Amino acid sequence: MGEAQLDDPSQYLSDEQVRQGIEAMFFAYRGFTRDPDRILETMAYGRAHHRAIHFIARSPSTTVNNLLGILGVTKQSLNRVLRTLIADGLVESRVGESDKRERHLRLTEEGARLERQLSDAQRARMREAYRAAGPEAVAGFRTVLEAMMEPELRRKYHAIGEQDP
Amino acid sequence: MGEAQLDDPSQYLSDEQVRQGIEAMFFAYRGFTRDPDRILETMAYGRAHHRAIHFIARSPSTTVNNLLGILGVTKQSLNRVLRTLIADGLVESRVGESDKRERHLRLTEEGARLERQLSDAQRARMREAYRAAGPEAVAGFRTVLEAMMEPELRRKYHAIGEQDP
DNA sequence: ATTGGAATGTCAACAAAGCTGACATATTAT
DNA sequence: ATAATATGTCAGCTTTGTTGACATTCCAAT
Repeated sequence: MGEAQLDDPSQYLSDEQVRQGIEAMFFAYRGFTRDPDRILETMAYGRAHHRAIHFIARSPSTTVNNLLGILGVTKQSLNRVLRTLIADGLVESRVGESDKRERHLRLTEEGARLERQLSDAQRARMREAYRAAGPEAVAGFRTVLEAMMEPELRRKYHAIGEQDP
Repeated sequence: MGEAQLDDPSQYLSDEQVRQGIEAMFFAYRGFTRDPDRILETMAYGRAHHRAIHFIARSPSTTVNNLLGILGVTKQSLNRVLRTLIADGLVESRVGESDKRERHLRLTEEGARLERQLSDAQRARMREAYRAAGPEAVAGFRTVLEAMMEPELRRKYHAIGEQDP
């Protein structure tokens, strides 16, 4: 059985242990998205809208191009999402001042309301998991996640985290 | 800035810290799926095929119903994937012995070959992240992921991990 | 001043992968 | 016998991703 492997830290790089980590990632990600998904399915929005709203909230006045880099989708795909959010009055798009080709995005009051609703739900589960696991486990959690990222995304992740929080 | 929060473990449940964990999950998941996705896009398969192949490999002779519970999709969706995998000779479906309504699934030699290719790629990144983070971080990583899961999925996760590894 | 390239938006067409609903067929359980 | 279960399949719809093509606007370099 796996007991010996689980308890022996020298075995933590074994195929079996790594495979269990892969499965943990898969199952945990379902929990991760579940609560916001629940809220979104009552409206005409999906996970893609949530992601856009999240990162606009996080980096107000971000440009479309910047958002494209963070989300990793095509501009056509993002544009479809932004179009509905703008049409529904959740997101505001302003022509750039220095560079007028750019569009700067920010949430409206209504957009910020939905953002809070979604992120409150998502944070609640996350916080409960953090609380149950304790600070040392959380530190390890973040260390491993960072190590899993593509270097380019790791840079973006850090850049976002270092904004006036 | 966030320095104080980052260094102060008593703040690890703050909105900002939890939010950073959420973003870490998002960015890390992209790294998590990237390597297998790369391989799959050269064939006519996608992530859904990978998931099916993974869990069939992991629980040989599993039934369709069991797989449905693990993957959390509808039988129509899973069936579409299984149909192509069976037609292409990667998965074998056998009528159950005790209960002839059930279909038991297993990988063929060719299916096992693809499974190895995919999971080797995925494990390589995961193992490198584990190695860089160290055993204590990995333990914390797994603890937090488990705490994030829906209870029902956590049970399934444990059941899979406890099979003859 | 003109021109090349960048940033953005939009149209069309398509694919992957999820969903619901309805229905068929075995098979098992009551 | 009848009901419930496990599976498969058809049809149609949704979300979210993809390409490719093309227009507009604007900056920057020649």
